[in-house]
Amino acid sequence: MIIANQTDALEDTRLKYRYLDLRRPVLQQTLKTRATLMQATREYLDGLDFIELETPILTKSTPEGARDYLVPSRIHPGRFFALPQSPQLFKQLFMIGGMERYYQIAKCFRDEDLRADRQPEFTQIDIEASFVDQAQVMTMTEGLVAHVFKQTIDVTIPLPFDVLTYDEAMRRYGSDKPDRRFGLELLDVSSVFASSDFEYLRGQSVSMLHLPNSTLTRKHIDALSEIAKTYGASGVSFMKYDTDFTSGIASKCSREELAAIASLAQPSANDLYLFVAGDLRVAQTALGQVRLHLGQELQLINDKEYDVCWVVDWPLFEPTDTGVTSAHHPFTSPKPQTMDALTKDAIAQAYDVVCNGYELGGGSIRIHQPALQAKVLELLGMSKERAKEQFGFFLEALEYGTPPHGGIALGVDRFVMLLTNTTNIRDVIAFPKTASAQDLMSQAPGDVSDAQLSELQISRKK
RNA sequence: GGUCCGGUAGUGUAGUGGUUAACAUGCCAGUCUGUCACACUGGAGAUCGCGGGUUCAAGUCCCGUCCGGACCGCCA
Repeated sequence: MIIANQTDALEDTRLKYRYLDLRRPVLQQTLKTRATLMQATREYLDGLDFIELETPILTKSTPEGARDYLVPSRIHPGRFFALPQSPQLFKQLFMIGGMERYYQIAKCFRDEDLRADRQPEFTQIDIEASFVDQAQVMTMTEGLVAHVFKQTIDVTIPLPFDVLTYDEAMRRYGSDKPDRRFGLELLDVSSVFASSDFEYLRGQSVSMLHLPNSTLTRKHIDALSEIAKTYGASGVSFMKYDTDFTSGIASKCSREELAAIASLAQPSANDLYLFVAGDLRVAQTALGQVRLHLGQELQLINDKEYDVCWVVDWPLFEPTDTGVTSAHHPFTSPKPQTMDALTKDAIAQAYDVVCNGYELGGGSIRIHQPALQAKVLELLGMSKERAKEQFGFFLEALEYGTPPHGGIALGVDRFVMLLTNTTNIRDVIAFPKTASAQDLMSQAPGDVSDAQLSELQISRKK
């Protein structure tokens, strides 16, 4: 096996002989950057009098969210520990326990399907503080992120970060983690077609992309349509402009509608207009993905640039088939305005920090009043009994005088990906797992003996 | 759970349904040698991921399955 810096070896060969792959200078450098990130994090947070505290790895299965990795208890047959999806409840308990400024570089575990930027075990910079509001957490985080960029790759990130609301991010970029390194922003043209004669657009949410001086062919547009369909849209419609709007859906639109489009996005020769219609979030997301694809294809992205921003004012809940679920987690506080008359449209005191189209981290101000917590759980449709069974210890703790508190968690792996300019999370983890959550080197997960299972009083199915 | 791309000597790849599966690199042997990415000659090395099927004939087409990768669902 060749230990060249650049390798064209197949992923499975590299992963099987990971210790050889690690000899490649590029991977060595990446792991050093990772170490520097951790060191810079401790340096910054220690300097702000945060205390590095540990939380258990063998813990209790959490009520919702991702699937847990379970660990059977030998001493209590039939009962299981769960590996933490995050230290969420424990860090809040630190606040109740009077450890007013906590941080931890924490391993988290989620038994869900993988992606290019997702592993079953990953690392978070987990932070929580008492007597803070959203603005204070954001300012502290900005300082941390800027410090890490400076210490690791000597890049200066301008402060403070831009702030977008969730609605704005979705409207302008069709994403809750917008890549703002290039323009090509979406425009909401729903109002133009509110009472259109064109049935396809009438009354729909319509999102539009204006491509000046475009050379895209019909074949290109069809490919973009396929992308949009992946995200649940019916497809991408288009019209062109030379001296007037032509082709595509132009003939289906009235003069007034075309004039309205022209006033929103000044046309000139060879311009292309793309449209996705449908449910608001579907139309935005689908065209947002088309935008990202075009950004890459048309090489509009400067990969030396780092754009960091906040996305705030997230919905507290999101609808499900049966009711609502937490958009963030059930301990997230609503904004004060929506607190008294809490409805399913409430806005959360939640914030995500986004860099170059990646969710670098997210956090929230937590609920510290037992009554409000009870109300949120009620809206989530969780019975008192179930809540008590799942995390009664936490609800009880809230009763003992809980300071207002909030925090954030930053993804270490994604952070290193950004710092080292890779799109593959396996490149930033020393011993990663494959897309099917296996370790090709150690062959984990492996079989265990009947004797081991018997000791745990576990039997195999079938 | 679904969609798509890939799996061929140790490694990385090529390979219109048709003779003995090709190339690079690595390995072995020899020749040469002021080498330093040596050069030259020769050699070994492939159940074409696995199992079925279609066909006179399958690396190639079809179905299933396993593995790697990307994506959708999922990931509070």
